Amino acid sequence: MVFRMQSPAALAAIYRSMGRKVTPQRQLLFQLMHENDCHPTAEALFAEASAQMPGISLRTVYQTLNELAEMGELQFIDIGGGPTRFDPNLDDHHHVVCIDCGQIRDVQVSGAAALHPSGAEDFVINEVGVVFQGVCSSCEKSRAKSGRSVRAKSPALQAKVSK
Amino acid sequence: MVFRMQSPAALAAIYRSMGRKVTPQRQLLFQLMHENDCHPTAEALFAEASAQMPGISLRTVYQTLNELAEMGELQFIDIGGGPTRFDPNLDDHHHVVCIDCGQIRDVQVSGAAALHPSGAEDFVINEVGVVFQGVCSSCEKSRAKSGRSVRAKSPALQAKVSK
DNA sequence: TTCTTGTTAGCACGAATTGCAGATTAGGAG
DNA sequence: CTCCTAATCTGCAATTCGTGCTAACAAGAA
Repeated sequence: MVFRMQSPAALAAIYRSMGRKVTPQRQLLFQLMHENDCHPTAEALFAEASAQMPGISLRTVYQTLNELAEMGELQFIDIGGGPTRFDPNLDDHHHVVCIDCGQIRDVQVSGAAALHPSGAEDFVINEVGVVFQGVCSSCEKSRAKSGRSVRAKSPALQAKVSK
Repeated sequence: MVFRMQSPAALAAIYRSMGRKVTPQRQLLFQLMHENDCHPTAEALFAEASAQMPGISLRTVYQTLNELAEMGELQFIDIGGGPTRFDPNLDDHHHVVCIDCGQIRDVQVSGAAALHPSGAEDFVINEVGVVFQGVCSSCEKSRAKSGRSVRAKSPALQAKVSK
């Protein structure tokens, strides 16, 4: 029972109720995002949108994504310095990233909510995010073939992968 | 105790042993990083370095940081899209971020290593990072004064969860 | 239909970081 | 100590990701 993004129609209603207009551009983006189950970048969504509505502006895509995030209808995920990705999964969840191909996968993490930081007693904690880094099965295969081993902590690699 | 970054002398030795040269620029940066116990950006470190060595290039700072990260002598932390910060704390630790002032604090999280993702059984997990978001005490005060409250999770999620 | 606003497109701009190339220098060989 | 060569430094251009601005445009109420 995953909470996915609202339907395009629901989003349209929400927009109207907030005094925002429901333009063709927004409708298309609502549609594309609703169908989407990975974690696209603004550019990727723009490419999809352009295919169906040539002339739509990248600016409009960014703007709509920001609005939706502000309204809590989608989440942003920032991992490793690459472009921001958006997440239509509104469920309380976490992420696994492949340090080879950059793929991001949603995961459930039992016990995450119970985690407690020691050393920040003066903070009012509001939210916790867990990110696992690893290698996906298909990248694991190519690694085995080329004899590479999984390198432990390597931020540099991580940075490169995300580009 | 906390495993801090290697001493400047140790880093110099490591550099030499890898066929890298120990230049005055690098020595200064080793020194500054070793002394540092917060999470500076490249720019911040550049500013410090410039004070002691006018004319040092920002490019050199970036280059040295990347080298050290590649060698595992420091970590990068990427939180929320701002400039990359580097972390001279090599211990196994996690972070708390103040969503108001952006302050980052190192914290220990007992049980973090035991976390397991469900939904990524085909990944070989290599590392786990936990990031808490919250409000630090001094920001909390200003919030109280201005009547703002800590924003809970996104409105949409809130609505759904409460059903 | 008309009017009022919110929106869009498009480009300039900005921050962060990297690519490039010529000038410079660390560090080993002689 | 001097010389030599590869590694390094600096400065600037280029790139990537995203936002500010504004004139033209269109959604939705009256």
